[in-house]
Amino acid sequence: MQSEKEYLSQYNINKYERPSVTTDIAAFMIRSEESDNYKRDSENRLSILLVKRGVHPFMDCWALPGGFLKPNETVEECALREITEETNVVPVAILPVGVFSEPGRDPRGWIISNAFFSVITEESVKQVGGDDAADAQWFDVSFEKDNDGDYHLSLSLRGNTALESIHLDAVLTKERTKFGKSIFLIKDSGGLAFDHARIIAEAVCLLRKYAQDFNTIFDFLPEKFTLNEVQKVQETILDISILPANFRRKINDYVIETDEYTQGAGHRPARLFKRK
Amino acid sequence: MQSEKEYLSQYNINKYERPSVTTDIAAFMIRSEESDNYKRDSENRLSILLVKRGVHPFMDCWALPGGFLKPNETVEECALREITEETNVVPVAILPVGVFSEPGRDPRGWIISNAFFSVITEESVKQVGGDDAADAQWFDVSFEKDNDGDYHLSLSLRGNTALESIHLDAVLTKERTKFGKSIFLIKDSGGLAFDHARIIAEAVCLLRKYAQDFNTIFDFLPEKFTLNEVQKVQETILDISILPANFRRKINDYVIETDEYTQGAGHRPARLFKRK
DNA sequence: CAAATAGTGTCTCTAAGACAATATCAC
DNA sequence: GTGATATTGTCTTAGAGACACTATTTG
Repeated sequence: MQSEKEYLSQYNINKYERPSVTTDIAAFMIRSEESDNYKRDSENRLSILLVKRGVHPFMDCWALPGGFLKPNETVEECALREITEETNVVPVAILPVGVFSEPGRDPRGWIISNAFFSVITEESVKQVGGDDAADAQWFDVSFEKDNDGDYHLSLSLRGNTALESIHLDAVLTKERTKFGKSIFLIKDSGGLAFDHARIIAEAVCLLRKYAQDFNTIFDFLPEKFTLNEVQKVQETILDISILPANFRRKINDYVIETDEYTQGAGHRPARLFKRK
Repeated sequence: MQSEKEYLSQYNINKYERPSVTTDIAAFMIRSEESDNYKRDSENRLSILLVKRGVHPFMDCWALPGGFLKPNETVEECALREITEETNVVPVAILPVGVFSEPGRDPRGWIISNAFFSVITEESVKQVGGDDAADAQWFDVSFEKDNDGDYHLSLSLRGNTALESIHLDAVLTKERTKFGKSIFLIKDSGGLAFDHARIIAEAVCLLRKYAQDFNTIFDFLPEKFTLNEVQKVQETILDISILPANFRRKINDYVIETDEYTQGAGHRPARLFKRK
């Protein structure tokens, strides 16, 4: 009879075929757009980070940031490493989206991906200062169901003097698997690499689910914020409209008031709050 | 400049080190225990399938069923394959629990596990007929928080003439990671193999979350059921008590009544319902 | 008849949505 | 003052929990 020690010393891990394992990260940020009216508050947009692939396969296509899992790190650490390498920003939250392992999802071979979504504050991105590398850009996100039951994922990059506008429009359907879970299938990838349209769709759904609770919302905001800012973020993510009076009542138990107020907004100053 | 085709034909997937990938399945079943009083309905227990390991490492320890991912299958298919091999039963639901990739979690080397939980009906297990192999057994599950903030996972196998009683008691703590997710850490594995105490803890939490909605509850029941049966299952999983009148009101929209009734129960017959 | 579950009706409490009204700033 | 957001209060409605009451079966 072999002892455990003997067994392990002789164990050959190369006995079985192994897949490559990657992580992909859907990094979300709320971007505020300046308004033309000095009195009106800025509008918010939900945006996601995409990188333009410089190598085969899917060269020149836009994709989620990500990379291969290294020994001696967890998949969470790998996701954190990849997103930090890409943005120089340490995200506030990293949460799992799921595992994507369909054979054939990557033309290079047997590669399964662990997808995460992460939340990054606009504040932190501004501090780092946009490295103007055109290969990593924040795209505005819209994700809606149409009347036929199809889901439309639209990612758009607003052009400026240095950059053309880019619009990626993917179409997906929701299908119920035999075993209790619904998944998205890609009808049109919209030019996104691999199965990333699907991963983004799942990530947006999950973000919306999380954003119904306040913990995830606060992660998009700086330490001190007005209640209207929180409300705007939730409305942006969930694509809904809430009456301010009711929102205040709901959030009241989750925040602590400070003695500070906003200034120079063209209307009554608002008290700043901290998360509880 | 290389074309994508040329690139892929030269791509060497062995360039990077790769982990072995496994799935582990927390298979849950609601087991009804006969009562001594002919008038009283049977009590339910939440139970989970464990297998006794016949090989190193953790030989003779109890573990979740599972196995290595094969090429050309998804992790979900792998989980389904493993649980069906073990029980001869096709589960009604298979849902993801998470990825466990801490370095050192498996003494054989770099092995990451995709954990799932599955729901199996007692009906289907009875039909297959218990293969009396003592190496796969359904353990009753209890999972509770104590006053110190520790979590106690107790798995027990009721002994019978052929089998001794077995009690596995694991202790865990819940820790908030930096990035918005809470995880369980094992203080005492209770004799369970690998990090399976942790996987089971996460799976039970997730099952309880799902069981607040009725879809998962119905998966534990046969096609036709009484409302009291549904209530008992939910009470068993969530470890709560609900007033029958209120439960009926809540579930009313999720079921369709049939014209059939129970018989011989020692009390008023109950109408059978189907899920909507 | 006793004991158990089946099933109905109603009261209360809470949380959320709708809406009205007042407050305060920059221009 | 005007137009915007800030802030408070109240009415209504939907859903959950508590509880009382009736119905029906088997030993």
